[in-house]
Amino acid sequence: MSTRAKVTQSRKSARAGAKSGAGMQSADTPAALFEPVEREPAYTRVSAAIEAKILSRALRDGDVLPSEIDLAQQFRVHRSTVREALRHLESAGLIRRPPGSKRMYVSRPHVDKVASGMRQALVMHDVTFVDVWEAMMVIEPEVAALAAQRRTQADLEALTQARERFMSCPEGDPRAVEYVAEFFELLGMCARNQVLVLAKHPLAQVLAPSLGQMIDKVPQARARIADAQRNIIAALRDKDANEARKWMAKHVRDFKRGYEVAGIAPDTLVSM
Amino acid sequence: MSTRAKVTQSRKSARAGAKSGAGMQSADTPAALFEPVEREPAYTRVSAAIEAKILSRALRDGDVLPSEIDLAQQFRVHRSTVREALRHLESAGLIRRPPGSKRMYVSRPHVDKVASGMRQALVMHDVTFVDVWEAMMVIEPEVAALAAQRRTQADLEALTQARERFMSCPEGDPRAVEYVAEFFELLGMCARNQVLVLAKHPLAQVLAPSLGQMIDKVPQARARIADAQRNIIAALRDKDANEARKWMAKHVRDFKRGYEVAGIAPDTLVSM
DNA sequence: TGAGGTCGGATTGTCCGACAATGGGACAAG
DNA sequence: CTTGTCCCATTGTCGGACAATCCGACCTCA
Repeated sequence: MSTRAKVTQSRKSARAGAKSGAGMQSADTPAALFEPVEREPAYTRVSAAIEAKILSRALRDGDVLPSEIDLAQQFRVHRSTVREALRHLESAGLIRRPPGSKRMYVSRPHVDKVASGMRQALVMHDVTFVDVWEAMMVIEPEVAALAAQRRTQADLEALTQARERFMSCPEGDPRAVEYVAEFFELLGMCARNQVLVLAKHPLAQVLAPSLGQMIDKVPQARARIADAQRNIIAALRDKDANEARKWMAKHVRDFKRGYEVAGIAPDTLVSM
Repeated sequence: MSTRAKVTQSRKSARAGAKSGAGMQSADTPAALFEPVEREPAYTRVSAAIEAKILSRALRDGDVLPSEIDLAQQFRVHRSTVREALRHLESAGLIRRPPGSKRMYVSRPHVDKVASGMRQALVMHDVTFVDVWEAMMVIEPEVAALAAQRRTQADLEALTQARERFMSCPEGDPRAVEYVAEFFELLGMCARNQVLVLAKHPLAQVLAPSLGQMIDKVPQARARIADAQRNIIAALRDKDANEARKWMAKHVRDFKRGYEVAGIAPDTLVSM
C-alpha cells in the first residue's frame, strides 16, 4: 500500500512537469530549450539496475540471481514488474536458466544470442546478399590470416574433420550448409579473437539458407568449396598468413560466382 | 478457466514423458536416444509467434501492434504473460514505443540497439583492448576503401564538419571522443553497407571510454587524429580507395601507439 | 557409506482482478 | 486553426492466488 502510494505520487509529479514543459516549448522556443522529461517505467529501471550490477561485475558469471520475490522486495515493486525486467535481461543473454532449473544464473551472452540479434537486424534492414557478401569479403580473409598465425594442432584437426563431414555429405543433403558454416565458425575460433567471431558469426548464419539453394543448383559448387577448404587448411598448417588470406578471398568470391551461376539475383533480400 | 485447465494439463503430460524418458535413457543408452523434452513457457511462445510475424513481414515496420488485451485474447493467455513477451521483443528492438506514446509500433532494430547488445557481450567476454583494436584493423580500412568509391558530396561535407567539431574541441573536453566516434560512424555511412555499419559500430563504442583517457594523456594525439582525418577525407574526395585504406590503417594503428605511449596495457579489459 | 525414496519449503509460471494515469480522438468554443 | 473539455481505450503497476516443480534435508536399506 505504502509502496503503491509512493510510486503513484512520484509519477504524478513527473507528469505535471512534462506538461508544463511541453507547453512552454511550443510557445517560446520551437528548437531546443528543454529536453524531454525522463519518465521511464519501473521495469526499465529495475532491469537497468541489475544490468549495471552485472556489467560492473558485482554480479559475476555463474552467480545465482536472487529470487523474484527477493528482488521485488528489494526494489519495492511487484513481482510482475520484476519479471518483466528479467525478461529483458534474459533476452539480452545476461541471465539464463539452465534447462530444467528454476533459478536464474548470471551468464555471459552466448555468441548465438548476439548473432540472432544481429540477424534480426539484418533481415529487418532489408540487407541484400551482396551486402553480406561484401562484409564477408572484408572480414573473412583477415580472419583466415590471423588464424594461420594462431592455429593449434587441435584446430587443424577440427577443421579437417569439418571438411570431411562436408565432403561425405550426400548430394542434396541440407546439412552440407551447416558444415560449411561450421568451417567458418572453426576458423573464427582459430583466430583467437572474440570480437571477430561475434562480428562474423551472423554473416554465415544469414547466408546459410540461400547458400543451400546455391549448392543444390550449381553442380561444381561442392568441389570448389572442398578445394578451397583444402587450400585454406594447408595454408594454416604452414602458418602462411598470406596464402590463407588469398585462398579465403577466393573462397568467398566463389560464393558470389555461385550465386550468379545459380541465377540468384545479387540484390536478393536475406530472409528469415 | 478453460484456458488454464488446458495449459496445466499439457504441461503435466509433457513432464511425465520427460521422467520416463530420462529413466530409460540412463538404463539403456547413456549417449543419445531421447532429446530433452521441449517445455518452453508461454511467454516464450508468444514472443516467438509475434517475432515470426515481424520477421516474415506479415507485420511491417511502422505497424501498430494490437493492444495487450487483444493479444492476450488471441493467444488465450493472461495479459501479464503477453507483457513479458513484449518486453522480450522490445529489448530486441523489434517493437518500440515512440516517446510519449502508448501504442507499440513494429520497428527495425536500431543500430544502437544491436550495438549495445554486442557491447554487453564484449564486456562480459573479457575482451581486451587489443582484441577490439585488431577487429578495427580488419574492418575499418576496408570500410574506408568502400567509402572512397561510394561517397557523395554530402558525405564529404558531413565528414569535414565532424572533423572541424573535433578540432574545435578544447583540450580536456570529453566530447572529443564523441566526435572521433562520429567520424567513424559517418565513414560507415559512406560505405553504403548496413552490415558493416552494424558490425563496426560497437567497436568504436567500447573503445570510446579508454580513448578518452588516451587523448588526455598523449599531447600529440589530437594533432595526429586530425591529420589522419584530413588525409582520409582527401582520399575520399579523390575517390582513391587505396589511399583511403592506407590512411585509415595508419589512423587505427596510431590508436595502439597512443595507448602504448599513454602507458595503457594492451590487454586492458574493455569496461562498461 | 552410498544408492535410492519421501517430504516440505521455496520458487516459478500463470492467472484473476483492480485501479490510477495517460494517450488519443471527438467535439465545442474562441 | 488553436484551445479547452470530455470520454474511452490502453498501459503500468499492484495485491493476491494456485498448481507444478525444484531443491535440499531427511530417511531407509543394503
